[in-house]
Amino acid sequence: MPVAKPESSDARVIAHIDMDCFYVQVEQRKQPNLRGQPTAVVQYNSWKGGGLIAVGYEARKFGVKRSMRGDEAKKICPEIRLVQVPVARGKADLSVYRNAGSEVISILSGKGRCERASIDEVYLDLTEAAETMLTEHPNGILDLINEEAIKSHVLGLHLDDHNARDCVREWFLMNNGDHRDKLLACGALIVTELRLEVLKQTEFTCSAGIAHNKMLAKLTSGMHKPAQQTIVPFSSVKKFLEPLPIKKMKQLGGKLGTSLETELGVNTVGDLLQFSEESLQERYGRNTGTWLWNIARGICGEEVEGRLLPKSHGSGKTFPGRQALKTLPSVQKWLNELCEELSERLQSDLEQNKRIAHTLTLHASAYKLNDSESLKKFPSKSCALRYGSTKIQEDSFSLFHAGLREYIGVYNVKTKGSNQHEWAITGLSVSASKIVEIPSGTNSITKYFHNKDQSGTARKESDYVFTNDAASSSSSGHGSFKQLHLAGPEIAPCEDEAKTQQDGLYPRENETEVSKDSVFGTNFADNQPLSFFQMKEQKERLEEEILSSSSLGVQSWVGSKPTQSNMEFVEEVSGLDMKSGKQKRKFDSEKRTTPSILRFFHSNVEASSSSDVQATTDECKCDSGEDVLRRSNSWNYKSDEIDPVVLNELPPEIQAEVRALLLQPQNQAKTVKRGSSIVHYFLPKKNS
DNA sequence: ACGGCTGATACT
DNA sequence: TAGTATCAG
Repeated sequence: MPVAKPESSDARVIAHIDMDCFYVQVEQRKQPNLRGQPTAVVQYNSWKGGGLIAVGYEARKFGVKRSMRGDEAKKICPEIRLVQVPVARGKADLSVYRNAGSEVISILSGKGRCERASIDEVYLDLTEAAETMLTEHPNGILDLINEEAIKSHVLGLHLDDHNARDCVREWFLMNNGDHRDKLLACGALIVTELRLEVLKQTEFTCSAGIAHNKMLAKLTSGMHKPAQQTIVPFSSVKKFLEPLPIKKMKQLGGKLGTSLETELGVNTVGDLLQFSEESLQERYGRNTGTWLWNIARGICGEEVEGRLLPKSHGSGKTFPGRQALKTLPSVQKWLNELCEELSERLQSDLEQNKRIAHTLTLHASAYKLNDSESLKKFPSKSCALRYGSTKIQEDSFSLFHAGLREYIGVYNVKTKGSNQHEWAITGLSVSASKIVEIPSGTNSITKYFHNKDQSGTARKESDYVFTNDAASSSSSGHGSFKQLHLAGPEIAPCEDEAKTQQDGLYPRENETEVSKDSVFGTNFADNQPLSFFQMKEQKERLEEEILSSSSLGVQSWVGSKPTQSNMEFVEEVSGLDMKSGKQKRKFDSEKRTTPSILRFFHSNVEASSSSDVQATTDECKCDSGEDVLRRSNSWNYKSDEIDPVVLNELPPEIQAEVRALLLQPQNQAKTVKRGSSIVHYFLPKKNS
């Protein structure tokens, strides 16, 4: 799982910056009277005082630890102030901490490539800045060294006779004459400044490790906490690593580390040195083997990614013990809450960062009562992500259903009412991934036009059609179609479904090969109708199935069947004749009018497997972190301020959609990737 | 199955 | 690819 990569240069300057008990600091800033007091942040106060997720340093002195219960902490430290994590929609809501993390990143991203490693950790590549500093001060950096920098810890520095400060000062000035260490010294000065700046602007303290690679920086950022920094000179690496317990190494805290201990008798990093690269590869695979061999020697070529924003968003909750969810309505209720939070975060990512997520994934954990096979895991399911809280809710519930059906298995009995609770859900989470920036800048716009002119391929056309279908069918979001409100734990047996599927609505077995694709895009060759119908039928089937097998059905919305008016709406949007299922309109490049923004994305992002995508991503990478962030921050949702240059160059329909996209949560991009819609879970299986 | 919630990454 | 597993804090 770790990937070996050689060092690109042995003289990089990498810093790892780690906020000190971050959540606690956030709470203490909010409530200054907590400063200086033993404090911990706790979630779900109800049960045994809640679980601690962050502990301040004053409280640590009492032996209070993370993952303790609030009650335990109180025993050890009666004075402790427990602050609850904010709760929204019945679950812990970490947004205040995420936002505080962003504050920090925006400051840290100023001086070099910056990677958001987690909500409270950042890597910086300060190589260039350090080199610059060095060349600008050929006669030494004496005048740049301040009191704070002198407080740095330098690994391996002999603190023999005089006091530590003097030694450190000396080190800063001499560095044994080693160029690499001179660079580190400059890096350390920069980090000092950054940390002071963070403190000034946010009131948060942080600690840091400064070294030649990420591994060493990370390893040392926590050595002297809080509010201190540690430098790893090249010459001290070996002695530093040798006695280090193997499990302290990042990635070795789990099974792999255990395996090293028990199978190879490796307890310290030094113990690893005696194994040849080949022997490690033999046991752990090529990549991991080399990686292990390298890290034992302090070699880690991993680059600092220039990324200030998370790659995914998720919202989840566990339902331990008695709280396990045993009915579909309760699952749906909680899914709705989770989806609402997710949607909100997606929305603000869109507004603040102009990014769009493409994939929605549902994870659940469950157990079966009654069943031998209770070890089986609940499968994760994903589909194209459609924006809008309601849509995300609908889709995740469908995904859940798809997962549940699989989880329960074919043999399941359909005895209604009898085996009421066959399953129980102990955890639910929804997440959004594959997040891309909305293409902007003339380069990609130009490419869009370029693309549009040249590529009227059949494949693309079908993409468009599918897009229409998918978008409209579930345009129920506008209140038009349906939302399932279900009850009762039973799911009809798969056997049953398989039969009904042969009853005409679905392609027969020998046709299924075609059908999968046809569902996702009208087959142009023979102008075969379908997709929308199929999808609709499928959903109705699903609904009926569940309602009929459930103990109670709930309908809290208006109309479970399509009404006349939303039928028309769908027709209009989809270009399909609902009665015949046939295509009403031709989707040539002149006439298609619907999800233009989707085509835009497709042609600019997905369609181009090589050049276009690369071009746009590289564009972003070229920006310094600072630029990226500043740009994000300056985006302020008034549509007419949206990079007018860019917007005005877009085709009118796209302009309109982008504006709508950015302005109205309700009316958002209908982007569905071919073949990735939730519908495919409900299609007849290929071979049986 | 009370170590919750969130995120990244690599393998298949 | 979608889905799984591992790791981290």
